[in-house]
Parts: sequence; C-alpha cells; structure tokens
Amino acid sequence: MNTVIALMSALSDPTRLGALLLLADGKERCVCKLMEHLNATQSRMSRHMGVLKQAGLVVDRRDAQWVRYRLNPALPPSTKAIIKAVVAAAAASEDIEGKVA
Amino acid sequence: MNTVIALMSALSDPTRLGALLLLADGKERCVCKLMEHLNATQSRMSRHMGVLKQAGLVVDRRDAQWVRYRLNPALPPSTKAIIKAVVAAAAASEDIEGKVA
DNA sequence: TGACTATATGCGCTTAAACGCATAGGCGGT
DNA sequence: ACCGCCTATGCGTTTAAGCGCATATAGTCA
Repeated sequence: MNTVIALMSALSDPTRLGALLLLADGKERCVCKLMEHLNATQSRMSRHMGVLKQAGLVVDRRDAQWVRYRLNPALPPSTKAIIKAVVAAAAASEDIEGKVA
Repeated sequence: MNTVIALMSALSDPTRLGALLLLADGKERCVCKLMEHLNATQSRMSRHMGVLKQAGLVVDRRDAQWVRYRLNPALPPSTKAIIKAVVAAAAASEDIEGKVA
C-alpha cells in the first residue's frame, strides 16, 4: 500500500501529472522542453521531476548539457496499469488539451 | 485533468485508501466499522470520509444512528478504471493484508 | 580560461492538510 | 425527558508541500 500511496501522491500535482502525460509516449524529454509545455519555471520543473524520479516513475539520463527524462521502463505491472488508466482518463479530460498540444 | 488530480489527492492518504479498499466490494459500512478496521479515531475517520464524499468517490446514507458509506455507483468509467487498478495494486501489496483481514 | 546554456539545490516564505480535543446534533431506548 | 451511541464539526496546533529567488554545478564551445 505504501507504494500505492507514494504513487498517488506523486500524481496529485498538476505539473507532475502533466509531465507524466507528456512522457507517456515513452520518448524522452529534457527539462527545458517540459518547462515549456507545462508552463513551469525552471526550479519548479526540476524539483517536480526530482519527485517523480524519487517515486521511481521516471529515469533520467545526462546528455551533454541536458538531462533527459523518460518513463521508467522497469515499472511493475500493477504500477503500469495504474498509470495507463490515469493517462487515459487525463487525456480524455479537456483541460489538458492546450498543454499537450 | 482537474478531476484526475482530485482523485489522486483523495487516494494519497493511507486512511482514505484503506477505506476505499474496504468499500471496494460494493457493500456499505458505517463509520464505526471503518474506524475499527483502519485503526482511526472517530474525528479522523469522519473527516476522511467527508473528503472521499466531497471527491465524489463515495455516497452516504443515514440508517438510524449510523451513517453508511458505499462506493459511488455512478462513477464515470474512466474513474472506475483507475480505482480498479489502484485497488488491485494495493490489495496485492502485503502491507494492507493485516488491515483488511 | 571565460562565456553561455541547462539543471539542481539551499533558503525562507506561504499555504494547505491532517490531527486531537472538545462539543454539537441526530437517533433510539428507557 | 433523559441517557447513551454514532457521526459531524469548530478550533488551535503541527507538519509538509510547493514556490520563487539566488546560487552552485555540469557541460559546450570559442
């Protein structure tokens, strides 16, 4: 349960959920790209990605001056299932359209 | 997305998630029963159920001196899907066993 | 080396959540 | 009417989250 709580907490922030939606396609994105799309300041974005990383949801990779984040490919099936459902629900919600586009 | 955020927030508390797991079978339970199972004080349990109700996840019904809560039967499919995944993941997690049993 | 870009982090502030305690209110039984 | 059980809620306190600002760190290129 602790794991689930941690997961729910990680996803209960608009910036973090937005980042997850962006990364849901499996591709990687640098912090600056995420900032742009999510309309976040640098420190805010960095910290939120740190939270997602800490929660094990994403992994990062240094690439020259950039740090590229992507969904953790090694997530347990139960976590994947939750994320899939959440992404589907959020994507269907109109609020996110402007930010994803 | 706001809806999803609200849902994630509602589920990111051990007492609330525990209550949801208990109610996942569709049956109703009074606050005192929930208190027992989840090891919560009265005011804490009542307030948490209030949060779940506010989030639209549960509905309540007065029955004599008791207030019986049950899962909201009218949840949108996307929300149901999330809950189902969450319940499955949490039930599989060993931490909850002692509390559910 | 120095300038520039990208990212992380220390610090202080503000706000919201959660809690316990006490109390109010609804309901049934005597 | 009174008492006892169940639930909700006002209040004050504590704790944690999120933020911006400034600064540190890492890498690139000239």
